[in-house]
Amino acid sequence: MAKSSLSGSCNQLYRIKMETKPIIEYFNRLLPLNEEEIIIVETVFKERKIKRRQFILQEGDVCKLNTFVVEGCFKMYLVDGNGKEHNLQFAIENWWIGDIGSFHTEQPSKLYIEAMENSIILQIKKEDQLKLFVEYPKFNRIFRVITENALVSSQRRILQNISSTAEERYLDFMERYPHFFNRISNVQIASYLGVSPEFLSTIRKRFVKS
Amino acid sequence: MAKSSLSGSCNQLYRIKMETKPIIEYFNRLLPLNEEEIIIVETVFKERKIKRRQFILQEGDVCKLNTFVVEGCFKMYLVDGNGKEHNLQFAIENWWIGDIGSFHTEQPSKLYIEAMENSIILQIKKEDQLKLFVEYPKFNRIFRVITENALVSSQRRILQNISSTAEERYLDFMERYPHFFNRISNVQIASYLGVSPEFLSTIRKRFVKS
DNA sequence: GCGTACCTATAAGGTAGATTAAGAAAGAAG
DNA sequence: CTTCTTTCTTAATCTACCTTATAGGTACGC
Repeated sequence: MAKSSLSGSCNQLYRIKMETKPIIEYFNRLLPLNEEEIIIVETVFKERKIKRRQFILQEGDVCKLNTFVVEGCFKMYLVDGNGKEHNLQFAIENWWIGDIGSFHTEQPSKLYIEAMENSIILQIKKEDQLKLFVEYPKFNRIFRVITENALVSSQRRILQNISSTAEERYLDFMERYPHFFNRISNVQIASYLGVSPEFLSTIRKRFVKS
Repeated sequence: MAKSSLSGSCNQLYRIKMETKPIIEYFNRLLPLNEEEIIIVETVFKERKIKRRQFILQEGDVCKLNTFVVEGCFKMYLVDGNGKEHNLQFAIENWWIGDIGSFHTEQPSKLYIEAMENSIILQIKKEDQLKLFVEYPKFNRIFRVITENALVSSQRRILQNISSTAEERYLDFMERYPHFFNRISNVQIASYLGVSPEFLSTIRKRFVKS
């Protein structure tokens, strides 16, 4: 029955905090946490609700928080000298987002992070993350793996940018992130791929032939 | 005198192995190692001498070794369907090189890693690196930081690829890696920047005006 | 010393993709 | 419903960059 699984009647020693449940499940999938580690995660990660079009980072700010997306969708982008936006990254459920360069060097960021939907996030302060690394060594392994995975996709994308046409990049994007299809506009995808929205439109036309 | 600094006459408890000295100094700069950690590094990293044009990874191989460059210079590249090479990365003294995607997933690599000069490297096997992470937790922190730094430059490069012209990318490359100037040919740099060597040549001409 | 291989430069013609503009469609707001 | 904003499309013109080709320069093996 639904009731029993929700009420957790049981002999549980520690009652899980509802807001942080998604991130704890996420960590558990990478490397199971013990009770002490669960408690510290619940302590240092703070929930925030973010409205569509709201920023969680703006150019000039130092990025002092690392962000885990519980629900919703974000884009991180650069605004160039002509006022054009260039999307570096999207983030949906169970993704991390933040300007790691600014986060580590404490230099002002050149990026914006903006919610594309009403969203729920969990954030950790830099000092808390450092504390985590020093006092709970397991998180070094966890974040090493997360960063490695991010680096692999980042390198994939560089290779594509220097070796593939816009059409190939678009097809690969759609294959890799089919769940973005109904959620992210073509304008945003074009900006991510590094082409103009008009040209993306002509690319798309090639496949709609019926 | 030179002699005394070299002979290390002293009351040293442990005599440092010469081949691994560069990587130990490198690690020490990130996070000081204790004697036990130094010994394990000396045990798991193996020195190899690589001739110019020799490969340390070829397409189809699984990348089973992580490589630290002691001396020399490497390029890592993709060969596309038309037989063209696209440089993903260069590596000189104190840099790491390897296909981390293949290394972690154990899938065949699509990349080549080739020596551009006669070189000396230190390599660690995947199983030894995992052992390092489990048994000597400090290396999780060290490699987390190394990977973070790699990710930051990788993201910088993506942003540049989607937002800058070839000329801007070339100028930035030269500013960021001036020591590559006499060491890496323009053909190789063009392949890294994602432009044809001919076009790089016309870009360069714009600045040689005297 | 010479040949071979590779690197750089220059030029002409071609193409992928940008820019500008303008209209149709579809949400969101009021 | 109307109005405003955003999105998608189409087409014409323009430009950054590619391709092909040619030739001189430089390094290296023998």
